[in-house]
Amino acid sequence: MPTRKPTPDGVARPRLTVMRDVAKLAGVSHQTVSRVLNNHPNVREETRARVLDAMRSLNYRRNLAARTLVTRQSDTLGIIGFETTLFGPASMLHGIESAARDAGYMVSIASVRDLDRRQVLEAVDRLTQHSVDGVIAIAPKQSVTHALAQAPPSLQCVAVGGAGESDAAPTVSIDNALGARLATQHLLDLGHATVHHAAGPPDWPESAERIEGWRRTLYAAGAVVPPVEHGWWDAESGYEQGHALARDPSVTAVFCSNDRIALGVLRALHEAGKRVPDDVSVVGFDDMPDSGFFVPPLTTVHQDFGELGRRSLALLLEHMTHTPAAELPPPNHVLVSPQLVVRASSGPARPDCTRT
Amino acid sequence: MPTRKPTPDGVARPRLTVMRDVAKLAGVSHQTVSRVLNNHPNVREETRARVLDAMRSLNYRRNLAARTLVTRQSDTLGIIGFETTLFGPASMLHGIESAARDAGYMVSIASVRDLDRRQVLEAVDRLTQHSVDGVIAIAPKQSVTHALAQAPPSLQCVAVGGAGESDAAPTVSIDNALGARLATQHLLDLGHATVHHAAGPPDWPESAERIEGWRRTLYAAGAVVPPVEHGWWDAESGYEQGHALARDPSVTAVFCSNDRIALGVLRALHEAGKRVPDDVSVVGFDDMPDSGFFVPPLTTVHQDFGELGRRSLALLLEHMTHTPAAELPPPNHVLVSPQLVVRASSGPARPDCTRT
DNA sequence: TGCGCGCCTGTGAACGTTAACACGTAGACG
DNA sequence: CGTCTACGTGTTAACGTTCACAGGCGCGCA
Repeated sequence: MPTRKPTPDGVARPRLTVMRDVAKLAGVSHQTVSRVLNNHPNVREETRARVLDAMRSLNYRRNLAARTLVTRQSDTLGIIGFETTLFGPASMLHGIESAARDAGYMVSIASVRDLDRRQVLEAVDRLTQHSVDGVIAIAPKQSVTHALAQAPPSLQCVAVGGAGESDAAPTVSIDNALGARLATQHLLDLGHATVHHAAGPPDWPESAERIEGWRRTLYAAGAVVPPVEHGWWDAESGYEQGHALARDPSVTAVFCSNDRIALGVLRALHEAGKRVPDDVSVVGFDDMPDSGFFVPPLTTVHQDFGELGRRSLALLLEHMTHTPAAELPPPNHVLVSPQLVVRASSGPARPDCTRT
Repeated sequence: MPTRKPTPDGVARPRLTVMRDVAKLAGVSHQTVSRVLNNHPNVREETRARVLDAMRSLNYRRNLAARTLVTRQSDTLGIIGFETTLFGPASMLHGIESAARDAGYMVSIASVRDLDRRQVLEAVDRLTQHSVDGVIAIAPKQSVTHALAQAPPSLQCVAVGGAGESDAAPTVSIDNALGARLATQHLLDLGHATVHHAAGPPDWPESAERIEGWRRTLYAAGAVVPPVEHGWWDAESGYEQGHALARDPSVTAVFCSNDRIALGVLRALHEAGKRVPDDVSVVGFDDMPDSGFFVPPLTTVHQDFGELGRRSLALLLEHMTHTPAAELPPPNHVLVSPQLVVRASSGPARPDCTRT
């Protein structure tokens, strides 16, 4: 009697308990079970209790595939990831996931190896087939945001962690310009004549915005704007840029586009015999977990990746539930403010180098 | 005619194209479309082409929810994660995800805040409701593996990255004992009388296994086994342990349970005026992305987290497709070998400290 | 010629859920 | 006392796919 179908090959699939079983045990119809499950108001309290009991005693689990089939929503969100192995993206992913769980959503990930339009659209496609209700792209480059704009309009997308201010999709990002300004101004305030910059890759908006913020701050202070070298986001790149900087005696302060670059710069300066912060001050960006234990502990701009993730989820949810009829539409761009964390790698300029 | 249902409220859902539409356009039955989609052999070449054309011109996407409902498999794998913000777990996650994609699977994540049995089982439950075909747990502690054993037997689970050799579930892990031996022996070979150890948390198998490997190696070499201090996995903990080690003049070599601890130890030694490697040699574990740019560049034990992820996926797939009838069952435990990477933080012992 | 056996295709019935509608009862209100 | 509405519940029909089975057609072989 438990198996309804004799399955000709003899290997019976382990018939799982469904609504009808619960209904039979509770002495109601399957629809009532459904109502209990979906917290429909019109169910007598006593009936509800009986159904709940039956569910418990049968260890019933609702089949979400069936539910998705008919409701066309899966309570699942998709995440498009890139380089999720790095601290920043990994933290955002985690922030999104944990906020999603609290909101009752499951999270599926689809990473891409490169950020070109084709791969991003492919990822969107994979997620669509799994009928996700919305998508968050951890999208450091603008190509992603543009690709997102080509997604089917029925699918809400949000980009997090790259450039702000794109009209292609709602975005959540750090105020990179502000961060750069905090770092640069901090060094100027310490009396440095100017601040050099060890930049990240030129085609990443995060890098570009930090350069712009740094440049503007110097300009506003009437300081010379030194030329910029570009590199990748890692310590090796910082090491190379650091060598060049160490050779130039006029360099007394360096703002690095992230903490890993700063680590490389610190090592290059150390090898060149320059003391930090006595000879040269160094400031990073990100506040990675252990940057407080570099030699010396790194002054840096803290960004809260987890918060970024949570905010992007909140924004996505707002856009998903927003109906044209509602009064005020959710914002299209959210900017999160970073904070300066002063530690030991930045200090006052030597008297002979102070700007006039 | 496109909308079949006039939807009384006037808001017509955007009827999406389904198999029947494709079938009609191609002049076949929906079942034939299904066959084409599933690469069934018995379809005439010309028919297949016609169906494919129709699918393209209608921009057809198969509805996976419906497919899951009837086949009871979702082509989705579940991942239970913990602290996925750290480099190791993040890399494993990425390794799993990218291998899963190549194998045609989607990946859903369910992280837990703590590793107790209840939360892990809750995560399994969430994944089960979304009818995942299998589960990989990034499971550094044994409680996870035990919890996994309580999952419904129809659900294949694999644990990765913690202790090897648990009978509760198949596991994939690094040979921590071997790694510890490589590090310790390397230092002994450099002439150090003995090797001190800055350990991780005592209740993590990874930490315990490294201690054991280190202890065994010292014992085999007839060296004194110094007492162990425990800490957490971060640089702060290494910094604290490093202070104590710096005070003890007999310390000439330190093996750290991971690179972050090593970073803290390096800073503590630096502040105490000890030179590395001239006065004290330091070896880490993990080979994090930038450990080659610490001051000095860190000698460490490299573990390939991505490989760990890929192997765990492969093992899961083997266990999932394995039928009792098949000749040899897949292995229950896979051990991946780490490798020693010698850089500048380890060097020969000072003559007066060489062991006799 | 007749029979069997491959190939290719179509028809109907699942899968487990929610949506739409219908029905019966009880209280409110004219 | 009739009608209207709200509530609680059951019945039936989707949702879009795959599975099981039934044919038709062509070919080889007795």
